[in-house]
Amino acid sequence: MPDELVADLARWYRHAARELPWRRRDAGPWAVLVSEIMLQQTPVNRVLPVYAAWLERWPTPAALAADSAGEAVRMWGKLGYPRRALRLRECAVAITERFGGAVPSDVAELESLPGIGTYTARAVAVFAYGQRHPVVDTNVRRVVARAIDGVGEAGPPSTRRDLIAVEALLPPAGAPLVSIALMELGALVCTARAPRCLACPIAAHCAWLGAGSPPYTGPRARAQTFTGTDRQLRGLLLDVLRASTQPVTEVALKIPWHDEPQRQRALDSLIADGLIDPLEDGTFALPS
DNA sequence: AATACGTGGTG
DNA sequence: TCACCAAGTAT
Repeated sequence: MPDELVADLARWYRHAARELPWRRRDAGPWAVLVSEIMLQQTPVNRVLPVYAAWLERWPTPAALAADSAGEAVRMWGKLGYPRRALRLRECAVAITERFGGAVPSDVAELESLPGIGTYTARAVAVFAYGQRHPVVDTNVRRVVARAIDGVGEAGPPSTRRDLIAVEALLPPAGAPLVSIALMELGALVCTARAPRCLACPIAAHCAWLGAGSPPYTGPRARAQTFTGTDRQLRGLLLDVLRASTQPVTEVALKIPWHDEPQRQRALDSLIADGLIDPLEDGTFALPS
């Protein structure tokens, strides 16, 4: 049965897939790597413009490695999780120094790079180099949970178990197509909130649908708060730096906030992370 | 294993 | 309106 599921999935992908720049034939390993980092926890539509500008400015790892961390953070704009910008640049430095400027193709080598974990290492190895590895992101976990396991949600992730489950679905050849198709299905059809089961190419094989789409009964992650958190505050502080081409005074960073100790703590954490650089004259700048 | 880490769209 | 959600990683 999984064979037919995979065949129907692949057939669907060939006509339903979105045309995305990092899927183009001329998108090399560096472009794929940049896209994967930007897409971590970030919607495609928000990534598109930043991705284009980034690659135009830094078409190679060496080009990014030669520029400053601050420029990377500035170019990152409001994509979110700006530490990713720092790590992507560190990644470029490591690729330049350790791999002669070429993005490595080996999963273990990719995982050794800053900001690259289990998912991204395999995504690059598979999508940029055509290798056969399971690529498990939140979309794939959800699709497998429903179509194979017959449950409405994926539940808490178990990296090892998830990798093994997806590995079993991959054909001897054509693994990249199956992986990207699983992700695309999860993004467009088998969505978290309101899955479009009537339009699903593998509905006939779906264990969850076959069981009558039973509601999820397992454990759920605690909803993430945002308003009033350090996370929000850090974003507001960094926004001040991004908006200025010059270092800013300490006063400029005294943005309105109900909790002054928290504001100071947030600033300190940004400095500790290397996202903000305290200069000798008492002003603050994006890192050099 | 649980938690921190941005931002903005959406059902 | 307001939780939920989005191609995760590091600690």
